[in-house]
Amino acid sequence: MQGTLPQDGSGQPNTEKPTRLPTHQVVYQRLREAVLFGELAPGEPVTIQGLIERTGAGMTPIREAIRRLTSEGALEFRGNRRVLVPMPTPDAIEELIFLRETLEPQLAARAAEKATKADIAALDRIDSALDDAITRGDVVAYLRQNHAFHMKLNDIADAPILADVAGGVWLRFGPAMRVVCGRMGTQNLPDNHKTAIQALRDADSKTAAEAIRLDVVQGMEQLLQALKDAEGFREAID
Amino acid sequence: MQGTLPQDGSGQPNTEKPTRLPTHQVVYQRLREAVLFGELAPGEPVTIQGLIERTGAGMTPIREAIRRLTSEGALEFRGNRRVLVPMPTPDAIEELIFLRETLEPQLAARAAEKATKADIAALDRIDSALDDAITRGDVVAYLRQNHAFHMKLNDIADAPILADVAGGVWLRFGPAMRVVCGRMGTQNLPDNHKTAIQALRDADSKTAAEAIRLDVVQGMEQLLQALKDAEGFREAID
DNA sequence: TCAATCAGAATATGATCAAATTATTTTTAG
DNA sequence: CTAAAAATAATTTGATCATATTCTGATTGA
Repeated sequence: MQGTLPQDGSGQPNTEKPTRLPTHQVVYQRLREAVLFGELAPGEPVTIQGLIERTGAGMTPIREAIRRLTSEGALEFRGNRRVLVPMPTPDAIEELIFLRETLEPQLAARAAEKATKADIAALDRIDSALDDAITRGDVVAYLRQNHAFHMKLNDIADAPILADVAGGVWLRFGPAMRVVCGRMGTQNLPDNHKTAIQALRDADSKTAAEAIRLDVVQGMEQLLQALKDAEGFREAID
Repeated sequence: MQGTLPQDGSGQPNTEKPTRLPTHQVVYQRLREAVLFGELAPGEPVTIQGLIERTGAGMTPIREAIRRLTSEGALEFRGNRRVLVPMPTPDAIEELIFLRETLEPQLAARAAEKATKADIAALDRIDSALDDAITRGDVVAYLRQNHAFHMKLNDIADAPILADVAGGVWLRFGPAMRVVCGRMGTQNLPDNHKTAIQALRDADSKTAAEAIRLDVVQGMEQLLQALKDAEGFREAID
């Protein structure tokens, strides 16, 4: 989250398509990741000026990125002119549980009908990296790989609107996830991914949906519990 | 959709709080309504330059408004440099049916537990205006009041995230709604609102949810059918 | 304690630069 | 000689930045 901007993150020499993506896209993706994986802590104020210094970008693209994120719920307009990363309340988490429990099993079921060998191989690869992260106790890597797994699964389902909405939900509980996992480490985290992958191999919608539902509910209930326990750090936000 | 900008839509002399809302907000709301109620037809290109002329606003606030709308799915990046109002495919409508059928009954159920007398009175008022619009055959007024009814109901439920997501869904099928209703008039439109209102009076969550579920499904199935019938105008978009 | 002034931050405009599409011209083939 | 295709020129649109203006919050003095 620093340094000069002009990189597209592909790592490749950027031949083939010299059309680099616009700055506002890059800033958007950076901010999005910063929110998702806890580079920006909940309650931390996000100022335009600060981002100008941090990214080296101009003012206009930054404003556009902030607008997008606020309209997706990743950032919040607080009071007069302050934008910050919101910390979800227990009530909000409860809403997010409902959304995830509804959307993601549905997407998993559809994915089971559409998944190709290549898709399944990709999921397998991600899940291995995820296991790695858990054994290493690397919280951020866990968050990234877990996110990647679910997004890939949603992508396979070939239901772009549902996947889009589901992705937006992750944006809202991401900050809380980071805080809680930072405290609890990578112990006791749910992993029903292997069941889900096998269900995809068998084209078994029912089982895939149930595996994901379990994964979602277990993870989110844990999150909710941790939040309710530690009402302490709420003062830091307000 | 023309004329000078500085109006906040309140119609009031704007005493009390001389802090007019920022231009980008106004532009956003205008564009949002234009998409929702068919002022902007599906397939119609939306250019920054065009909006500058139409609204008289500067470039920056317009860019911000467009970013917000695209990230909500109300506008779509098509090809290189064109932004337009997307016409949902039948597949997309099917996804939207799932979302509405899931979210709105849930919100109605919650609303039944929370509604005050004032809330119910407001819903009654909106529904009367809706009936008026139907008997007059005023398509745009029907769309506006129907939208207002469902949004008010969602608002009563006191579940801001769910309401937000549900509102986003409306943005995606709004354009199609306008086209179809423009062809069919206000005949045969579903209206289970009175059942829902009564259920709110009785604090009967089950009945409220089922009434809204019916309302949603009937309306959306009709929309889907009309779209499938008239695959004709798809050529106009692409 | 309240008001006035000042500093800092955000909003909004216009100018400038780059990219793309469209129109025009030129060349080539039938 | 005409028509079609390719190349180039011109207009249109989008992206970014620098700058001016407005608004908010704080601090200081009465």
